[in-house]
Amino acid sequence: MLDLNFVRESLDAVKTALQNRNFPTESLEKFVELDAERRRVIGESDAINQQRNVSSKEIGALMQSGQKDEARRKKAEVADLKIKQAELEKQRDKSENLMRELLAGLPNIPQRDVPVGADESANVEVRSWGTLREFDFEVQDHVDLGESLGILDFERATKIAGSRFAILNGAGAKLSRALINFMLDVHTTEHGYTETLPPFLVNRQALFGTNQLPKFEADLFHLTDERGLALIPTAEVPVTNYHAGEILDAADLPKYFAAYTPCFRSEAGSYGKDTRGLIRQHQFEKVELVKLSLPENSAEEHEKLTANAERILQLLGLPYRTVVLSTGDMTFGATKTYDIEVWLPSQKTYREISSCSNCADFQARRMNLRFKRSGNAKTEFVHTLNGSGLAVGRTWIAVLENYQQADGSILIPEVLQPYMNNLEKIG
RNA sequence: GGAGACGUGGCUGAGUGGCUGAAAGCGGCAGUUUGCUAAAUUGUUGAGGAUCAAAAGUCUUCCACAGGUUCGAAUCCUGUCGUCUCCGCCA
Repeated sequence: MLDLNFVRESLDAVKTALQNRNFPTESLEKFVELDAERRRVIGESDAINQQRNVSSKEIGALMQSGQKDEARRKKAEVADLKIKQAELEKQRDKSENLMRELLAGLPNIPQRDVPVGADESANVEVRSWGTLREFDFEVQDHVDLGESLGILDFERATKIAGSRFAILNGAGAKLSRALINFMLDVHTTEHGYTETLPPFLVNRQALFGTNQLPKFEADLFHLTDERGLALIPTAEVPVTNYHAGEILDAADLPKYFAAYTPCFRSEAGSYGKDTRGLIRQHQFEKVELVKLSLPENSAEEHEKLTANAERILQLLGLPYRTVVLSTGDMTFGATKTYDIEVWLPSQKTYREISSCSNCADFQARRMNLRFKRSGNAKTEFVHTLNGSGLAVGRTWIAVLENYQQADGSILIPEVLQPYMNNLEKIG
């Protein structure tokens, strides 16, 4: 969520930013009107409140000194004020709710160095790593590889849960678990993250804090009971909200969290997209990185977080490239996003395996996550960052496809072997 | 699931209708003092909003949250959420 004063004072900058994000700007004019209205009403209402407070004190004094009639007259006065005030409060609630709705619906402002463009075609590659392997046989995709090895089963998953679910078996399940443990170990021992295992169900407030609500309701799986919980679409939700509503000590920042969780997405509106294989599932595994940072350090922390995610691919020997998303392709809450894309031989293309975003104070304002510097400084909003480190399912795909052999077996990357009872090969 | 207790500021904890944004202590910050550490001592110390060019000042809101009663509510009433204790059940 953007800052009210910022929007008020930098209307033109906000407008430009929205346009760059392909976002309609009409709501801004409405916003200005509502803002003026709101301030007028607050002023009037406060003045009445003051009168009420004064009168109430006088009534108390009159009662004590036994001036009953005078007290009764005052009471009637206050009753009138209350009626007037109730009207004003109603107006105030109305305009504040509308403003909050408008404000909560505005996306974040991209950083200056983000390429301006309408869609992903304007994304810019910032670096690539690794050498693409030359195959002297016909490559198979992960579906053919996994099914013939007996480690991947879509048919039975469909039987018990429906389409876009999968079952991993034997060495396939173990590979997934190995990837999770490997990623968590690297991030906690080499990159300084604290491992955390959060709830997989979250409430609406948490979902609002990390921007899933109100705009992306349809992407979630909701529980139908009266609690109104939803399955997490990413660990970003429970982990970033960890300190929501708190005022942290500046000395305790930055904080680094690494969390493994399953993730659940309804993928509404993506029918027909990536229907084959594990690329796009209703349930997938992910190790997520979350940082809480001082504002002045968030850009640097963003670079480091992205590098931390890339490090996993380097250790696994998987070729990738990193792109910075253009203004038109960025997600709602980000000021800047790097996508890391891994090479998939079967598709002869790079596919997203991690998305690392600096949300600046956008989420912190939504969840009221603040910090205070030493001395008598004012409270400020923390900057929040998140990125996959990495998406486990897609890493699983990349390992199968990049390490496949002519006979359909899979060589296991050396760093993973200790996590798989020193198994060197599947099949 | 059944029975009961309780939710006050960074923390502990007073406060049962007006003088309480809130005692006291701890912690934090600033100063004084003893050679350092430590101690002592004095002061200061919550978060929003409106007004203002800004600061100061002024006004206003907030004692889990949302409603209600009242001229007036942290204090009374209702609902919700959460915590604790006992019993039952359970991975």
